Amino acid sequence: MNLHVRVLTIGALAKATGVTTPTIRYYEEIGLLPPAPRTAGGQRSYDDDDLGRLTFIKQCRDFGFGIDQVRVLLDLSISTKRDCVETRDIAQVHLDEVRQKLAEMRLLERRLESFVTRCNVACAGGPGQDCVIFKDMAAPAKAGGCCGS
Amino acid sequence: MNLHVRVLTIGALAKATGVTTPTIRYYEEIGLLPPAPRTAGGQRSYDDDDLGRLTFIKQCRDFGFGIDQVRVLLDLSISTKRDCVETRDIAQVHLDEVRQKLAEMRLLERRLESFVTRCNVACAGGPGQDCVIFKDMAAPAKAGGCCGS
DNA sequence: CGTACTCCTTCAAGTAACTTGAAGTTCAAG
DNA sequence: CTTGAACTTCAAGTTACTTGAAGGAGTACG
Repeated sequence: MNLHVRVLTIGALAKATGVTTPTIRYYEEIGLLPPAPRTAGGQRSYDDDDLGRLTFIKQCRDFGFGIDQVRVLLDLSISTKRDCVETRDIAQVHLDEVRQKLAEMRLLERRLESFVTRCNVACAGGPGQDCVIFKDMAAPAKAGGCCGS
Repeated sequence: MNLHVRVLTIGALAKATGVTTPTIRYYEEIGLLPPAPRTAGGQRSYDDDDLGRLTFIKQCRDFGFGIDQVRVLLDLSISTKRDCVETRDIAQVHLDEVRQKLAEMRLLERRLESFVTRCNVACAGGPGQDCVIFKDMAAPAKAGGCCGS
């Protein structure tokens, strides 16, 4: 449909993708993006290909993939014999990691919750003269109370 | 009960607390731990106070508090007018952040899950000639398919 | 006393993934 | 032609450590 190529400044590309301009330059520096051609004045100029590539990168980052994983995914996306199974495997590994992290965070949430609750029960309303949280925390046992007896 | 003061090397302190020796030196460098007294030969030596302090730090870190928060908590723990309410507030803010993060991760998990599932449904068993994941990912819409039509 | 071995020392640099700041240039508008 | 936003580069800061190199201290054994 659209035969003419849109040209974007780095700022426009940033707005279009949600990636900040310093981050775009950073991506160029580490080779995630090819060196951008420059205008007469030396400013970077981008086209729709760059828009697509950076959007892809952004999506991957939002999925929580690390830069190196994004590199692999980008290669896969460019390869002529692109392998969806390999992509799936990368995502599966990442999903496993996310679930692991999620479990840890759930545990952490419960621990913090009980911490705060105990603080409220024992000390709400003013400074706790008898707060033993610090002694509790300095003991090697499982972390626990805040202001208990 | 025990009147004599145990003296610990940095390695023994590390083992007792679960904090690595380079990390202990790092904590000293950034002022979380006071400069340790040295033996004649120049090696650091620690006592039970250090053990308590470092254990406290470790517990806080395991709770996910940042170094600067640990600094505040340490100050509170030393202050004569220690304020349990302030401690509670710090923990409450942190808990809110953890819950926020947790919500994001749950969403991420669901998205990744559907990603992997779609890959399996459409492409399991070999390279996907028609895999459109990459075009999907390069489109600015909500991230989505892997190998669907 | 020597030697072997582990543990200790410092200092510098590396990690992830950017962000921030300084000082200066280019572009579009009025 | 001047203003001001957006662009340029380069260096350093961020978080919380980890890793590596080169060498000294402490302890056990013979």
